[in-house]
Amino acid sequence: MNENQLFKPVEQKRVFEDIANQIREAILSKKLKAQDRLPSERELAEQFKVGRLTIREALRTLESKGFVKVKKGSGGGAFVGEGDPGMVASLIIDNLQLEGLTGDQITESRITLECAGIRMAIKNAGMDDLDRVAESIEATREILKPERAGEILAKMVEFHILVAKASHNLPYVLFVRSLMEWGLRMRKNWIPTAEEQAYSYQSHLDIFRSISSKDEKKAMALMEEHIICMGSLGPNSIKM
Amino acid sequence: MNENQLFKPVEQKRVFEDIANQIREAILSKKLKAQDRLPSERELAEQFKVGRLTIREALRTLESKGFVKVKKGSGGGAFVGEGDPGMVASLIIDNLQLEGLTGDQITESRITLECAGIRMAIKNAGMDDLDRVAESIEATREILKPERAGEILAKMVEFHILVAKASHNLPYVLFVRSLMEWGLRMRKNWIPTAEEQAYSYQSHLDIFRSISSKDEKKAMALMEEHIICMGSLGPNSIKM
DNA sequence: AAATGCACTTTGGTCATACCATTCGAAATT
DNA sequence: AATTTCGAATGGTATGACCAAAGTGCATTT
Repeated sequence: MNENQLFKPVEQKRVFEDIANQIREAILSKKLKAQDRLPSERELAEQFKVGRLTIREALRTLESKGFVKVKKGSGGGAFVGEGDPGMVASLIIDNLQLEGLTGDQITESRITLECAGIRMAIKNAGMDDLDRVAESIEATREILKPERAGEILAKMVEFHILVAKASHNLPYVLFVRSLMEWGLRMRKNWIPTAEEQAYSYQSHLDIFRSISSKDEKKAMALMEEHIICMGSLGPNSIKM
Repeated sequence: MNENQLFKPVEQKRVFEDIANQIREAILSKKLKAQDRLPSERELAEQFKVGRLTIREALRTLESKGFVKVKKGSGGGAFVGEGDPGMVASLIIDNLQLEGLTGDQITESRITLECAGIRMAIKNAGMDDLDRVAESIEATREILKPERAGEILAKMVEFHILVAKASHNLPYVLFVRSLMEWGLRMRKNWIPTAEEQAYSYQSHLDIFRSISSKDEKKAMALMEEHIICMGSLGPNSIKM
């Protein structure tokens, strides 16, 4: 690392970056709250003394990172966002893929995180959190029919996310969500067999019961086995 | 969730989004490799049959997400990126902050992840990985002087990231990196006392030795204590 | 021959203007 | 009062122009 360099390269800032940063800081420091509406592009252009295009480029970068949402028409404009976990999860996977992510790494980190996360879930979950998991599992049973097989994958993912949410730990939820995002991409159009569906359902149910009864060891063991097993199913088993 | 809807709202796509997605897909599917140069904005405008401005907006979103890097001047243009973990880590924290992240949640997820990660580190680390950690710790000792206190924070963070890298698990490294990013932000301009520095140094050394000798339990226990202790130090201890 | 300096070309950065499409709300109509 | 209509606000796109930076190569100087 070169933090000891005497000279650092001059940062050639672009105007729209500066504007984007000003707005970003205002949002992060809560000077602008969620749902607040920014002035229109034309007004911002006047205020910042730049062209409208420059404002647009700043808003584009902010929008793409979830800081604002842009709406058209009268009463439209840029509105301060509240974060977009889905977008971040997607971006996480995109970037990891650029770095050379493999399916094995996903499975390994899922085991590491989700097993460890069970401890947080058991510690922090309220009745409502567990209820939501139970409901989701119940809803999954309704779907265990050949003609609704297309919906099963989303439900499988939902279980893991709901368990993560039971931890009430935002970073952890986001991480799990991004790991699940990978599975969703790899298995697009994948229709699990009846056996695979039955296994997944039963496995989720067992894990849930262990968590409910606060049997940490058992829940972790079940989760590990479940992730390993699912990791070898479907298109996922083919390494990237 | 409403995946059962009969009709979905017509997706009002913006042209630049479509273009950005086409390029994004090309990059993710490796049709465009890292370092490849895209045609100039003017050429792209011709190819896509749109105005140059539209191309620019597409490139802006791609650039802000790390898919491309843009250089000026002759021989410049948009070049395919290789991912930007630093940017992603920063974005992760930004978004979590928008969702209402607290310092306690960071400490909790750090304990959960970094302790569990020790297992991966012990399992996957090669000699070179351990050497890098040892070097970093050694370099930290050189800095344990009042006049170089400003550099100490970066070194403290480096230790945790190097241990994470020893796991050879890309998602995990990124997650740890983002959690450390939070600490860096909260403690900007924080100068630890001599005692705090000494504690941190000794603590890192102990953890490293436990990992080297593959003493999983001890390493995890030390890491947990270390994270808790550090969590109560500096500006970090003030909740957000 | 090597180093310097200068002009030229390419390419992104910014501005200004114009026009379109959408959206919302107020006015007009029934 | 409900509905329809229309207009103003606002983002989306296109054109054209000019500036600034960065590389290239040639000419000049040493």
